[in-house]
Amino acid sequence: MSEKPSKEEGSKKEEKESVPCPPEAIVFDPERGEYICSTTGEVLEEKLVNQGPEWRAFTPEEKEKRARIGGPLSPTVHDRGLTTLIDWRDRDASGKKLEPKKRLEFLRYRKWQIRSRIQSSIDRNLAQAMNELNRISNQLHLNRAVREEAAIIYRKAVEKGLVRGRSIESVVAASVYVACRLKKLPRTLDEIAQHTRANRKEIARCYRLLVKELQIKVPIVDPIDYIPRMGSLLDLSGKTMNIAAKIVKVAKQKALTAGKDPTGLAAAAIYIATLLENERRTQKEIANIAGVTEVTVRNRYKELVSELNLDIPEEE
DNA sequence: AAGACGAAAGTGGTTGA
DNA sequence: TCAACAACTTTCGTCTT
Repeated sequence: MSEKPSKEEGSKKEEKESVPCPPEAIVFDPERGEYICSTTGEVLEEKLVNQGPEWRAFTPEEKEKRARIGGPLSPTVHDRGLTTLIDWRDRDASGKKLEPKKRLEFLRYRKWQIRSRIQSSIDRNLAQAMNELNRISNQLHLNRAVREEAAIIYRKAVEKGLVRGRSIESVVAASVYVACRLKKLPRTLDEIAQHTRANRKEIARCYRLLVKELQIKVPIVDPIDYIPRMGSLLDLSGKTMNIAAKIVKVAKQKALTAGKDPTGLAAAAIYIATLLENERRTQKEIANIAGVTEVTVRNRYKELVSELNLDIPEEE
């Protein structure tokens, strides 16, 4: 029955997969960790980890010089990835037994290492927190830049003693939230709360605390920042996303955005864009992705259409 | 049968005294 | 600390495709 797929269908599929973005148009945005089509603005692939070397090397000698010894420094490991281990075996590098005097010396070193690494309560806290951070980041598919930002924020919080009396989890979650917003890859509080034992309220409280105590200036969320992510989750074309972004921009100029939930606004703009581009998605689909209800999408949609004098084409 | 629309009552968070 | 308030949600009935 389904033995003969029509030719149209076959070519349509190809169109959808290869035509919208020629390979030479793909650019990598290292700050966001996303591959983006430079003609349509479509996000092709996010959640990438930067695998390149830390330094650029132009000549072979330089490359040699700049080769890394040990792992890369990373704030997402509690001791920043700097580990020097003193072996428990009483032998030197060539495997010979150490003289008794040396042995005692190394015994002392080991003791100090344990003291300095583990016994410090800050380090113990960080070790646990970085575990948690890595877990959350993986589940949210956050790129490395965001992770490291979150790690830095958390570290500062610990050093200021802000974690005392609060759960590590909630402070980590709040750090992640802040980092996402700073890096313009916003995730909603709900999204983050979903992967944590702490509830949204707790995280929100910690978030406010972090902002206040660490004097972080968090830019207000721009609905536009949500569009690429929501758009790719809805499998929209880059063109449609661009239109949605334009709608948001105009709406901002007309001061329609104040006090409105940015996710709802982004959702409505996307909904309108799908109508204009005949790439229809239901209100429900969009509302689900955006984490708001259909009603909110509808309300924003109605406002935008009337205030911006948009013509929604009738169904043909 | 599913989607779109709108009214009405309920909820959680912010603000200002 | 409390009440007022705006925005958003829930729920439900009706109309359209």
